[in-house]
Amino acid sequence: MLSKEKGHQPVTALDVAKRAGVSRAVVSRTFTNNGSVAGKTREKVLKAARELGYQVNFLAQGLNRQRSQLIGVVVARLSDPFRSSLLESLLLEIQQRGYQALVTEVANPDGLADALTETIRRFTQYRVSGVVVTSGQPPIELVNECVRNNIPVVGINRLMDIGDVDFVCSDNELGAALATKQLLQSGCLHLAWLNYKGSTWGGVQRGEAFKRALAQLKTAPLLVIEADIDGYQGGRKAAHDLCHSGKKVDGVFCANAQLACGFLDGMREQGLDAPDDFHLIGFDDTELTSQYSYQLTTVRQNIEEMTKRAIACLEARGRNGSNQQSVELIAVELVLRKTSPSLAG
Amino acid sequence: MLSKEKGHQPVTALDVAKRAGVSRAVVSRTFTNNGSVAGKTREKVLKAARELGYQVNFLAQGLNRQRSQLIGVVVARLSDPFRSSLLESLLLEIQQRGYQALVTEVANPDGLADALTETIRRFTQYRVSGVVVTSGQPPIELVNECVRNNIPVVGINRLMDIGDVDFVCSDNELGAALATKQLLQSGCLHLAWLNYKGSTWGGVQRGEAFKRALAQLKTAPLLVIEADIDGYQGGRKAAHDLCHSGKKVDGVFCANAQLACGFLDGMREQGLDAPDDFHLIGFDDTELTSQYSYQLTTVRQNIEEMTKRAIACLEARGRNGSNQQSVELIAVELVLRKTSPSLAG
DNA sequence: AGCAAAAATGAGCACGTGCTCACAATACTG
DNA sequence: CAGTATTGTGAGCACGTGCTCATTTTTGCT
Repeated sequence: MLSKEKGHQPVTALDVAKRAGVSRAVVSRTFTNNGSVAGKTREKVLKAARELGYQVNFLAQGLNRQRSQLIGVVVARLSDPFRSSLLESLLLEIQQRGYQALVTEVANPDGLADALTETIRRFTQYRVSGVVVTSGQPPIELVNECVRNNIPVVGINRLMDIGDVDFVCSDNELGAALATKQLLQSGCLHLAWLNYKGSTWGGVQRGEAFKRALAQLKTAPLLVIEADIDGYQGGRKAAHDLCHSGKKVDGVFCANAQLACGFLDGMREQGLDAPDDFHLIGFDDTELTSQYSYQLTTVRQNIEEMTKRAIACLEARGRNGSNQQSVELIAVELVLRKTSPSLAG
Repeated sequence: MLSKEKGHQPVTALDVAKRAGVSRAVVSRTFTNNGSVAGKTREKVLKAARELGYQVNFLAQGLNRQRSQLIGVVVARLSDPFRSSLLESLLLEIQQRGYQALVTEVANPDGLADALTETIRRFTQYRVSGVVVTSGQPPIELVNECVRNNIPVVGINRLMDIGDVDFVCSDNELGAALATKQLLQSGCLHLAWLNYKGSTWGGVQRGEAFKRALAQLKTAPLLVIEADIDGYQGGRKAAHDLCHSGKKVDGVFCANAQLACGFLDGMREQGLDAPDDFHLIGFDDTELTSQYSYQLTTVRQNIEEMTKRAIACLEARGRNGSNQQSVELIAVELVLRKTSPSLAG
């Protein structure tokens, strides 16, 4: 370690330049690969930088370029395993492309709009290169503010009916079709759709698609179950209510994995189980759904593909400036497990 | 919206100053609450700022102050529900204190040290106000680099044997004692400790404490089970292996929740279940463990308290400069559920 | 009113970088 | 070798803010 003992003053490009015997501009060029630097000189600079422990000050860089290498990410309810998996995948993709993730959780459901406003505002204050919204409905004016500042915004599983905002979404239509086909072909006659009150945009869309698919096949009317809250406990309670209502249901399609697991456990508490007493198909293929105690048949979303596309969207828009809105549908697949088993079985 | 249509040039403090008819210094003072500004003037400035949509440029602010309002967070394996809960809590605490979280996932277990080096280096490049390490063992030299740059570092459930680095940790000793007492008092005779190969620091410590507690009571020798991998599948496989080994075990203490759930399911696949055939106590009280299909008795970590303390540590060190290392032990509690029921029952 | 103390203000430097532009050095071409 | 094309280099501005310091205005007190 050649740095001074009390060296709490950070090493600057000028220090490197002095040590290498060149001008500061050369150091800048060396690290940005922008201008041209003679091979010999470059090596001298890199050597000096290494010895001094120099590292580019991203704040200064961002200030100068009017844009940082940060990407803002809006998340909510990370306790949901699907969302944490999504975030994990996003983080990896963001890092791999040389960015850094500025993550904000918007938890408070009451002041959600306010929290989101505050959040996105802070993103712009850091001059982020892009914003990924995985939850919540940002106020239109705020997104417009981003657009005005040339900050690309992309929504995942969350359409924002705003021009110039891209979005990447699982093919809910396909998912609903797969689930419908599976349930009907395995002989279910009384179908139900389970979602929770105030569901995400994606959940609502899946429900609509499910209803549409059934209507097209002129099947028996669909029972719509609406849990009071999201998550495991919501699903569990919905199962209890269903049992006590006396309604007959033998095939359930569910808006997400946690609801589905809760529903399954709730039914079990009432002495009913899948696939013997009813069939159940969930959405979001999390580790939970594949566990021995659940073995849920689910529609799997392709998380990796979604995150890749999302970041690619940001980069493309960052380069080209604002072109037209891009909407990418990512294919889903049905994973057959115990709660709605393969037809062969 | 009073801003110009093509207004992709951001509003600066100078613009606000001009509009309010004051100098730029006054604007700065108004927003930092630092110097003194007459009440009347302050209002003029705020009005002008509102009309122009002015917001402080954090990059410039950070550059000037040599410190940003960012806090770096290192996470790993977010798919583990305990870790995602921890991150969620951390995010909320960080935001509530007026900071922003710069999150990095260090996924690759091979080049973990390298990834971590890269990560922390980037943190310093953004002049973060602090670093929270929730996983991984950062290279000592790197942490020293942070210390040299006056960047406070705090580890959660992760002791770094480096001076000047604080750390906050669940009281593993207490947790192990509670588990031991519970298992013995409910009549278990053949105890086992379940962890995975290459476990986290916290996991190892829990095991040591467990062994120590048993040794102190001069109980029968302890069986140590080591799963090949972490998580649900690791626990499940360990259960299979245990059953086939023919060893007799009637009480298991487990390093984390996912291992425990996997172990339970693995035993069930072999026709054994808790609490009838054996007792099981896990660590980390996630939503998963409380679900109907598991109902695991677990040692609950106080996540909120841990995150609060961690951020408080960073702030304290940021103010006082480097004082001595602080080590905070957070109490845990035993949550009784089905797999090791209350003694009264 | 008169004077001292306190409060409010503005000019100007520093933070560390990227980038443009003019100049120096080298490489190519006939 | 002369002349042109290319590459390498350095000086200096701009990015937007916080903060120090001198200056001006206001307040408080006799």
